Amino acid sequence: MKSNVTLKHIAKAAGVHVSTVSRALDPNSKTPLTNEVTERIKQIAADLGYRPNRLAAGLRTRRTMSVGVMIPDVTNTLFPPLIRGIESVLEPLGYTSILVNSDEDLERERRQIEVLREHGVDGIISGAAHRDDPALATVARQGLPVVTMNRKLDNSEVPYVINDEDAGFKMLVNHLASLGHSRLGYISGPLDLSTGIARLEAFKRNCTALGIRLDDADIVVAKRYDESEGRDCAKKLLSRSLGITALVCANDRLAIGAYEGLRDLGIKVPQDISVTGFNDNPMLELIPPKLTTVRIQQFKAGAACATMLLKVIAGEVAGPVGTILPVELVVRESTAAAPRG
Amino acid sequence: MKSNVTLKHIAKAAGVHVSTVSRALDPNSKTPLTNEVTERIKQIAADLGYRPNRLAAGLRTRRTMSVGVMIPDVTNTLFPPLIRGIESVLEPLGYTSILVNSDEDLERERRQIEVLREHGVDGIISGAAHRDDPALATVARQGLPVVTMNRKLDNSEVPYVINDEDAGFKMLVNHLASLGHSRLGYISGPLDLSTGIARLEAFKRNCTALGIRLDDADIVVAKRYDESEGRDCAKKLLSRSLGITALVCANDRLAIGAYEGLRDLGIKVPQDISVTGFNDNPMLELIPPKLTTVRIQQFKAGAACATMLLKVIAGEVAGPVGTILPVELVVRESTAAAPRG
DNA sequence: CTGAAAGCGCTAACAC
DNA sequence: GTGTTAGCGCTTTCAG
Repeated sequence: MKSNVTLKHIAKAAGVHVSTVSRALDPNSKTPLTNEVTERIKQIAADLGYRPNRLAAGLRTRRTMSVGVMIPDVTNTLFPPLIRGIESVLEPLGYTSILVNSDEDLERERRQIEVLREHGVDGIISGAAHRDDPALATVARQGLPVVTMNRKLDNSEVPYVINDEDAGFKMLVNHLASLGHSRLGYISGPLDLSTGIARLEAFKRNCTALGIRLDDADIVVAKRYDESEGRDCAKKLLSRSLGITALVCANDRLAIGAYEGLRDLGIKVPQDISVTGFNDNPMLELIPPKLTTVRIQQFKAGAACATMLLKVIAGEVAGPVGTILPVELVVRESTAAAPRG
Repeated sequence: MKSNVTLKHIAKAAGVHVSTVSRALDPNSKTPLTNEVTERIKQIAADLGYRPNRLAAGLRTRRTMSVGVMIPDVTNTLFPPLIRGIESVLEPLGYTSILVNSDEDLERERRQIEVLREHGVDGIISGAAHRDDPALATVARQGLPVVTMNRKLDNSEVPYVINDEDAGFKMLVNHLASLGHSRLGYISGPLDLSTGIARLEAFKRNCTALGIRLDDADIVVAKRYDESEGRDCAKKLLSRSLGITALVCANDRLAIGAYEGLRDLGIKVPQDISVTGFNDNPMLELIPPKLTTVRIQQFKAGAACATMLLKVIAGEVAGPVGTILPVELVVRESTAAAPRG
């Protein structure tokens, strides 16, 4: 049924010992063999349709050539490009990815990490990290290579790859200011995520830098990065914070949800209010009015994480290492000159 | 570093033999133990933070508690819900999923299958099957449990879970006919996929049943199920097949692409022409004019596949078994009464 | 340069 | 009921 042919079979067919076959088939074997015998063995292996048993190899070497990829939810369009980015560097090297969804549930995440460990993954890439993430921090401390993607842990040595949120918000706020907006509202992401707090602070910092006034009432914090929260928060904000001419949202989904909330209130985008997002979801091109946003490099982020993880696995990375990927402002139709007071 | 604590450690701590520990921890062990000793061992195992090594277990039992999930491309929003559906039945049972993307490339698919086998997966769920799919057919014939999802193989024993395309097209064509459309155009999916051929035939059959005339010029076959093909095909079709008042597309992405092609030609949806899709992608609610389509049950399809795969693994399934999931017509804004000639 | 032998952690006959 | 033993397929010392 399964991959029947083992080293033993090849050994018998070649008239050599199993260990010789093992060495012949191992590209970076220490002990050199005669070219003649190496080639012959490879030939026989190919003829027999030999496939190595990674379980057996992993049992000995403690390397399974598999990594765990944890994300909040694969149905969120933010994540699949990250997955493909990871795959683009790992797959050519022979690694496979075990995909698990955390649903932003720390207990579920903990269980998933255990399962990944039972399967002996060589490392974990997590796009689901919370700022305070006991399970992830623990497993990293125990020596399993871990890298976080898109997010980072607070006060932690765990390497990460994130986006330049500050640069993004600088471009966003400058763009709005140049359109004459002087009162901005903000829908923040959840503050237990590094993106939530980082973007909120970046927003505030860049507003302050431009002398833009910010009341507490101008900021509302979403419980999740999703459309229904965006809608509710937009309504809440607009009902209590008059005078706002632009609504900055911590990500695209909140912004798209905000569209709906504003529509319910009879407020037109961008005539009455400008709206911005973050991430640049591909579907934005199809949804009117096309959203002005900050484009992050998802595929590249995934690839960078994978590269980083390989380094950690290889022991080439020491302390806390972070990569901050550049972002780009994408101006579309959802931002316009501030309406005259 | 890794899961240090093994059965041996527990055995020593408990003052029993390894095999006793193994039995105590195996929920469905044949040989009964004293409850007292079982409980004690479980307690010690928990205290020590024991995690079974699935590699070692798999090496013995030839069951790894992992399955391969192959799809064309995880960034295609059709697939993530299927993945979650699979996970919903497999994960509670302790299985993990190794996710691989085929990119509709049969050679890549072949390699991915090899990798999955090297990792000893207990079975494969493929959403990437082609009608003629040598690699998948071969591995299934060799005895590895395989189930196809959303698609099926031609002339094969491989079990599948698909959607009721014929029922879908019946509802679609009836709907259009009731709106007064008597000349329909069709953008077909690739004919090397079971969905491509099945939908084309379902379309033709249901047109014929209603006495709707069909010229060869009214049908164009897309090379891929994507927006750019939809756009190109719509343009091609409209330039050569005059008199069409409705454009039936083999899936939503083709339809959304067709929107663009029609816009380029100055043709308005649904005033000048009605357009329909298939699948019911969640984003359709956001893209105007909201597309009339057929809703398939993605999550359920994934779950059904997983359940089926488990049966195959358990040897409870004999010959070719197929599940056809019901679909539902979703009428939105892209279909309207046929314009008066 | 190749063979022999041990063992990764676990399970499953088979004894007792 | 529990211990003994063998071995899954592979890598890796250690001999020769």
